[in-house]
Amino acid sequence: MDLDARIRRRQRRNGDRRLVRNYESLSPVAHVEEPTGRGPTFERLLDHLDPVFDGNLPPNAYVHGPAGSGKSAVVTALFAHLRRLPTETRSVIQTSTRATSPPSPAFAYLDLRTTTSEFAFYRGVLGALTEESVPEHGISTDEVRRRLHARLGGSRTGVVIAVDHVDTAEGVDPGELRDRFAGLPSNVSWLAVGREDPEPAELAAYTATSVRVGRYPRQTLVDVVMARASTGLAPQALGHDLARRVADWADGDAHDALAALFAAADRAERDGRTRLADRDVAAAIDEVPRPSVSLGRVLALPPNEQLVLRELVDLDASERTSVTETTDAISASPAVDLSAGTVKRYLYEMAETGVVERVRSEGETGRGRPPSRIEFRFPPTVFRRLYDLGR
DNA sequence: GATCCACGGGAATACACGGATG
DNA sequence: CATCCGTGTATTCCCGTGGATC
Repeated sequence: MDLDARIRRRQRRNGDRRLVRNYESLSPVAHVEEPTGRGPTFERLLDHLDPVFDGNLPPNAYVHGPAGSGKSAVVTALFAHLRRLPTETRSVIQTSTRATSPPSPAFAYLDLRTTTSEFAFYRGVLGALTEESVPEHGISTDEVRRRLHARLGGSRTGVVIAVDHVDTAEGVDPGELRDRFAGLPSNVSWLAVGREDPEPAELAAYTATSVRVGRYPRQTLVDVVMARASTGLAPQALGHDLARRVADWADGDAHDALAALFAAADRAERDGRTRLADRDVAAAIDEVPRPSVSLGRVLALPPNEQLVLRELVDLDASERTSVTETTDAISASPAVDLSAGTVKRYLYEMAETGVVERVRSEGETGRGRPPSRIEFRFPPTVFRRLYDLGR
């Protein structure tokens, strides 16, 4: 046998031993092409969007449901598919046998987690409509809006915009969002997605429909977990009983269920095992705070804030006894090129928005106002792994 | 030169405590 | 006893500046 063959065989064997085959399919923030078990929700959204198949715009709408109910999964998957429909500018090649369908509106998906400023909002819409890229600097917000109006002015069909994560906590308040919608041309229809029930009053006045998405039923969530495990892990790595346990604990929240699956897999992998054990799942469940902030939100934070969190997850509990101490430990890291003041401000801001939590330390009261320690509102090992994977 | 927005930095305010005051 | 006040921290708030990009 030649050396190459020996190496290949070794590679294969080690490959077979690997527990985690694909982190992407385990990640609670990755959305799949075909979400499991949300057929009825797709149907209701398609009912609402039905006019687009005749080349018309649907009315505005609001999609709402609790955390981890699959709103983003469904809407991103749906819009990814709808974007392939023939539009005015991009028509399909007609076959002689098929009746021609009218060009559909364009489709845009905006995530308010990353698209926070007014500038970014209009730029995002414009970007979805044009081939060439839109500048990020050196051009005013008004100019972007002008170009957007110019671009849509000549369009007969218009555009449907999904605006995900409409939520005061995400940083854009409903009143401001309403003003941004008002700045769009008239041949635009939007589909706002949020948790709040009922819909924020500022937007409700402009929507005709609302679509409610419920929590995942128990068995469906088991299926979701099993489906992700089957594409992300070695065969037979996750027993059905453990999937059920994760699903029971997650209580209809797919984000938390997948976060727990990820944490359990990460733990087993670090231990060099190829199957998830009871204790992996137990430890994982223990690590996911409830309620937890979505990892999607954490990973949408500006790079330097994520860097601060990345350092934070590596600190001992003893280095997290006060905000000042935590700040010092983080800003001392060679990887961090921020002033202590900025690190501290980030920590307070992230506590304010619920990414981390400040817990007033009890006991020995010294002089002055008592300090508080920083606790996670997300599973730290999952964040660490996803961050290190470069997402 | 124009523009956006991340950073830095510091002022203003809140809080806890204990001692002073009415 | 209830309230006020001073001190020392913690926390919040605000805005100017400058880097990066076009």
